[in-house]
Amino acid sequence: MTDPIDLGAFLRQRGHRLTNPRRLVWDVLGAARGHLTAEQIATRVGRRDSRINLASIYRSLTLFAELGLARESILGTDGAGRWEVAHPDDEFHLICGRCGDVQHHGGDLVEQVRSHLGNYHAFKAATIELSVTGLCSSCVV
Amino acid sequence: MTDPIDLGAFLRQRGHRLTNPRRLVWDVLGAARGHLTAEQIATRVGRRDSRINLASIYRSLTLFAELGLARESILGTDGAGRWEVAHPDDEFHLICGRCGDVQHHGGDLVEQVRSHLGNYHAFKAATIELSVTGLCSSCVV
DNA sequence: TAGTAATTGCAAACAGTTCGCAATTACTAT
DNA sequence: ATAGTAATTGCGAACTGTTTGCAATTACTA
Ligand SMILES: [Mn+2]
Ligand SMILES: [Mn+2]
Ligand SMILES: [Zn+2]
Ligand SMILES: [Zn+2]
Repeated sequence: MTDPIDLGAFLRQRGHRLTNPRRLVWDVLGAARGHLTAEQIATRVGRRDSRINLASIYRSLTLFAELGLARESILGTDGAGRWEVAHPDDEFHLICGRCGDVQHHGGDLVEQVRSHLGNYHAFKAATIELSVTGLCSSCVV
Repeated sequence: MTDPIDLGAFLRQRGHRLTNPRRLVWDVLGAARGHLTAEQIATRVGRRDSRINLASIYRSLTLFAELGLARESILGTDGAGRWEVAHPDDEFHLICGRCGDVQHHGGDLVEQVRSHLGNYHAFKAATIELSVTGLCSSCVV
């Protein structure tokens, strides 16, 4: 399912070190099915090594995001960031307003937006954030 | 340009009162060309009535959002909310990563997303948040 | 194995926003 | 116009999520 990336090699190649916090954060992200808040990640990491600080969780996540390994999205009504292993942004988020479920939706819609803007509006899109809130199929009446 | 809505009547009709904070926040939002943070709104409101508190700004904005009069978006890299007079969500945000400019982009793209999800994926979209970061035409090299 | 810079844990700071509560105010009904 | 009443305000303090400075620790390199 997930590409078995060698985190140590990947990090070292870019001048970073493989540390316990980083390894554990990465493991937790990989094992999670969905999106996790930093707090949730900290809890899970803490079960494996209780010494690891929340600040280090944030630092790991920030680094992973810079390296393109992880991705943060603001999904809830609270402004909290939710993290996951990176997926391309043409896979977007469907957030059910009733049950809170978040699903991914792939397809060429986002790509259409990108090329439309590029071709007709001279806007060179870097990241496209698309998230849709509504009612999922099991919550529609 | 802007519909001359009668704020007092509008509010009273829904059981709210027209107060000074609300009137001034509404004026500021209407007069602004772009998106303002609560802090920016507070500054501008404060020039007209320095007694008005930041908390009241937030309370006014929250109320306006609930009534569909105003709209909050998270546009920058900081998590700060930016406010403006409501516009339909099929007008989305183009954020230039270099100069910080935010423009609106209308069109049927968002509507396509909505009907695609509805027709083929049984997902009843309520709000669609689409924002694109990249380089605006004057910042592309 | 030792040397060195990167990284950590901790606590404190921070930004943006919300909340409790007594005082004030806008509306309603006389 | 006035008084009554509930909605709203200002104020400060609390809160949430995140970041930062710094001394102590640790991962890598040689
Ligand atoms: Mn996702
Ligand atoms: Mn806008
Ligand atoms: Zn649902
Ligand atoms: Zn620009």
